[in-house]
Amino acid sequence: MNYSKEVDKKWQGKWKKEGLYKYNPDNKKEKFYTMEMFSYPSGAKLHLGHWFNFAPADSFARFKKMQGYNVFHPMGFDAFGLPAENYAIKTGIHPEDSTRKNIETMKRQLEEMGGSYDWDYSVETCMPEYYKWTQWIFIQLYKAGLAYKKKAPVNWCDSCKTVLANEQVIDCKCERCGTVVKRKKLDQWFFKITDYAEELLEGLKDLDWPESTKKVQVNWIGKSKGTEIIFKGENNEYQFKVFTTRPDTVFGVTYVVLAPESAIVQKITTEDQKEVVEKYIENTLKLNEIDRLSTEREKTGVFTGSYVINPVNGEKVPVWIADYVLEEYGTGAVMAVPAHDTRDYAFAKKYNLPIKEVVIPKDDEDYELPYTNYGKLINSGKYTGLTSEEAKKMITKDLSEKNKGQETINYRLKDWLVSRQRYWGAPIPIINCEKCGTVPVPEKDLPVLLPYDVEFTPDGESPLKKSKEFMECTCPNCGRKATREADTLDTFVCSSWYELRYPDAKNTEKAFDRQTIDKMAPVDVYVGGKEHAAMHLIYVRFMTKALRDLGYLDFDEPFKKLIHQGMILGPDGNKMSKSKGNTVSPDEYIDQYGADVFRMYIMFGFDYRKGGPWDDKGIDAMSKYFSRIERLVETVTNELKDIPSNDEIGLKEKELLRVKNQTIKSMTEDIEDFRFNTAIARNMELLNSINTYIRDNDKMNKNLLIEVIEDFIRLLSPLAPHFSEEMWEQLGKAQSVYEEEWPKVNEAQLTGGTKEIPVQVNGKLKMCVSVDAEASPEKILTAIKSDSKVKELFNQYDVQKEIYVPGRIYNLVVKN
RNA sequence: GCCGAUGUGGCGGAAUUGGUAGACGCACUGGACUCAAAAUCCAGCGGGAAACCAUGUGGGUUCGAGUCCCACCAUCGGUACCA
Repeated sequence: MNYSKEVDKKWQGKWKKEGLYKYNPDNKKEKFYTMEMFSYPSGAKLHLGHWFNFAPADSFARFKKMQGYNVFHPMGFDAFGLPAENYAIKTGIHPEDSTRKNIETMKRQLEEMGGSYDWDYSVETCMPEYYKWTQWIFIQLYKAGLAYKKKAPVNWCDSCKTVLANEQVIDCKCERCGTVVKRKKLDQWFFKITDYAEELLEGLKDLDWPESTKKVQVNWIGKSKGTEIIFKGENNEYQFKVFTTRPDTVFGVTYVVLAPESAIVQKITTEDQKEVVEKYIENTLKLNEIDRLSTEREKTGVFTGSYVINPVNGEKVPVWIADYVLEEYGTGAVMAVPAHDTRDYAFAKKYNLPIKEVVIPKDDEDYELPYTNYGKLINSGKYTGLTSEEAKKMITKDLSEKNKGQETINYRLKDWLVSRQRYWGAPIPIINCEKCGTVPVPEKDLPVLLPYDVEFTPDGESPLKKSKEFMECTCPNCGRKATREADTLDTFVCSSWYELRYPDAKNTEKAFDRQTIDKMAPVDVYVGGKEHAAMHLIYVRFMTKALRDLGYLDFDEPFKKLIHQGMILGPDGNKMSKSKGNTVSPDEYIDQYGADVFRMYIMFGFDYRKGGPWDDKGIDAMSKYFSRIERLVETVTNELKDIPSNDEIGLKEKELLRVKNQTIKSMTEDIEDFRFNTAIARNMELLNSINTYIRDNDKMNKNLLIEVIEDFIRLLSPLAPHFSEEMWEQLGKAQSVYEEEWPKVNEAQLTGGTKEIPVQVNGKLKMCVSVDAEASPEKILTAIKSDSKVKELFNQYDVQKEIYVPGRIYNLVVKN
């Protein structure tokens, strides 16, 4: 085989020299904006996962370009984040240095992959030119009331004196020192994403996104309609609201439960219960949310010593606290109806609390407690006899008329916590002044630069707090001495608007120009992992809507179509990780086979949406496929050079043309839908047909053959860009194959010949009848029924019914 | 736990969306070429002698189910400070 890494180098050099992938915004062709989720430069090199995401997506972009679009296909780096900081703490290498180095390496490797990116349109989120505008966006949100500060819990390690990320907490302990992690409340910045909950939910309907991802978002937003009911203390000395989706069961309330961390707990706990309550709260703070919400774990709780009055019937019920109630969801308080809720039932049984039935099945069927379905009401005063549906409405209406409750829509979605007590991120552009409070940094003073020389080893303070030069400043309002906000922004903030920056990546005046972005947006196809279904993909939608409302752009959704690539696992079937020792590096394969063999192999060997365990058994075969193509090109350009062409179109020619057109049709549909494995299978079939044509033909139509081979290379070129250029050149072409048009289907040449119609008896295949493929369905039926073997079936069986799916299948229903 | 996926030959994977299960390829077997090997080319290739049996398991709907419904098992992703 001649194809190798050297061929890659040759063409990469030419492409660069000729500026083949330069994006021209003034091009009159229709725009097509496609991008992949940019990568985090944590390792020094591109790994297999990057290749699997980027190489096929790059082939897709090339395909769209050949189809005649003005393709915009940018690439960048999500460069801030925890791993670089942790790496620095471990090795002493500054995050900026390691990140810069990694980006350079990865950029080079993306070129070696054959990526058709224009690096003039690129973003690196850790560069001041970029994060200046991340900060600017923060300020716009702040001014609009969409960024605010409140106290919120973090994972805190007492021994390391630092905030821990969830992934640094193993079994409730710090991964570094093993100390049990506590929940500690700190002042934190939030974005008011909940203001957009309804629109984020509604907007999903019109998106060309995987249904599974839409479902994840629907559930993440978690809309539920219900009623807030006010419970007051015996003497009106305190009150709180509970949220319930089952107001019809309110007569069955036998106790209420508060989240242990709620402030009101301190107020209402009686003297003799104080000790147990305090102890219980302390234990709760050690648990994470997943454990707290687990329905598997045994429910626990303690009595506060206080009582509240049920507003519908005046009954006095005890107030408990339990860790399965979360402060952040709903009102942080629930009414417990043990007779009609599984969790409350188990809790009541355990602590000997009363159980009061208020709903029974509508049609008096047998039931067991807890009975959680809708039914009709009993023991419910004037509501007795109503159905659950009727009672829900009535009770809610009556409560709200007496100001004792109201109908509410509750969302599971929480506001987006954007503060990080870390170094390697964009500084939050806020100044804290004793007199003026929180003051945004004036836009002319942006960016707030992240200082290089900072002690970022953990010791209880945000790293930036330790930099005097950074912290000290004057208040832009009153001119007094003030201090800067020491926290940095969540990296998800950086990645929530990067698709807006790409088309205008070098703008020094604005984050992005409105006209430019309105023309380019939305992104036509966005490709990335489904692990981002809930967070990144909601944040970026929120940001688009917020910036729209602030008047900076004029569209509602950032990504029209979304594709998730699967994940390549280690050869052992587990997720690749250094600790498991099952990582596979693409580098050796590229050295040995060249980038295109590798690209083709990963596209052919896996379902793009599914991925799977790595296995290199078939890579030699792909290399052989390239050799077969080389031999074919060699044959037509040398051996057949002097043979005269027979320009007749006979049966064999018609068959070759049919296969060619079918290949064009299938490959076009397949690549459009990211089905690269079947696209390549069809490409292989065309090669087989071409070779068969040459083998079985001493009088071949050489002109036709060459035409077919040229289309074959065009079809291959987005998938194997370097190799196809080489073949194209050998066919005597001067211009890049990338400048060629994608072949079009000639409908007239698409059909012909015969096809097999399966004949079944009771759904079981008995035989096939060969018919003219172009005949009408009626004629085909006549042909089937006149077949002697089919006639025989009628003698053999007692035929009750015939089922004919026109042109597809013929089935006889018979009596046994 | 909750939410979302996935499960098809020895292997990677196809299947016109309810209509011939196993396209394309790997591995394997036989043959041609060769002194021989490699490469290449040709043929075969789910199981079974056949009737038939086969798409994680068990039910169901249907003339017909890999595809739809119910229950279960296994694996993977996310679960709000990994990105």
